[in-house]
Amino acid sequence: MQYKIERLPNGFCDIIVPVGELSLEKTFKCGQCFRWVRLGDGTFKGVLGDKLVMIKRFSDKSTDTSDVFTVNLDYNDAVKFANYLGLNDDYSPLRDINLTNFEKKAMEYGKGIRILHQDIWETSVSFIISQRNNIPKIENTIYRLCEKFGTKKTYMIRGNDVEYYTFPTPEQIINAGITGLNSCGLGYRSEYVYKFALDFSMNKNNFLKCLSDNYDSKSTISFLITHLGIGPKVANCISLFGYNKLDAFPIDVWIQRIADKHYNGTIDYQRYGKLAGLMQQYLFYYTKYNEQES
DNA sequence: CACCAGGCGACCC
DNA sequence: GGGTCGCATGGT
Repeated sequence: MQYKIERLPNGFCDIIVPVGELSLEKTFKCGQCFRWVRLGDGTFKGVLGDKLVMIKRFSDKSTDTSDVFTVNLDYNDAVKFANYLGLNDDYSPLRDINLTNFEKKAMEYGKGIRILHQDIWETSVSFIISQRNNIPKIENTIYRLCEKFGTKKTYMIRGNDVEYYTFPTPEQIINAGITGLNSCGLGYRSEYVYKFALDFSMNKNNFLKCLSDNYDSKSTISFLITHLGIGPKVANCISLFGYNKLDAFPIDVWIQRIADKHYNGTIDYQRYGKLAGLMQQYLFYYTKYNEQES
């Protein structure tokens, strides 16, 4: 996608994107991430690494051809953040595929969703926790996890210190122990997360190497699935939202409902090619948030 | 108050 | 290989 990053006098940056290609609301609230919060004025606040990130679309800067987002990052970090937002990924091949009316409607409804390039450790833990939970519960559980075992930081806004918490490292999870994880409401997933932290910290290179394009979604999923608490669905989510394997296709209860209603029980997602995971998000978002179609 | 949630592991045949 | 069943917890 064509986009631009421009420095502002105050040290922050504008990210300028073709109109409609980036929706903060859809991207951050479609269930792929759990820590972005929408503030009253439309700003989205998140924590990436040890930084507090705030981004907002400014309608007075935007035109009929481009949307302008201001982010509280310097140029180098804004470049990385644009990649986090998936702005370097080309979604146009999905439009070349022969889609059904239902698929076209879902794609139109979800326009502006970007598949994020999230941290693999945070994504793995988040989706281990996600199983058999609803999204508000996942968000609350992860918030408690960060508050109790992450690192407290402060960020100054207009003279006031705002507190925030980093996502706990594997070491911080190990120190928390099963008891500490239980106190955050993880339930039976505490053991999964604890053992995953041990394995991740000891074999970090095995996880990192899956980020390479030499490792496709299939080999990444088959590696992830060997870990306790990671089954096919969670492995597909981690691959899609953390490892940037855009052809991964998580099948959860919502997707299965769509399959039963519109596809005679199974979705032939190979048909969507290398962007199957993006189509999955369109289908998920459309049926979950558009009550007309649920 | 039941019901259920971006499923998985253990166990069965 | 495929089909059940229990599971901690809290949001709705």
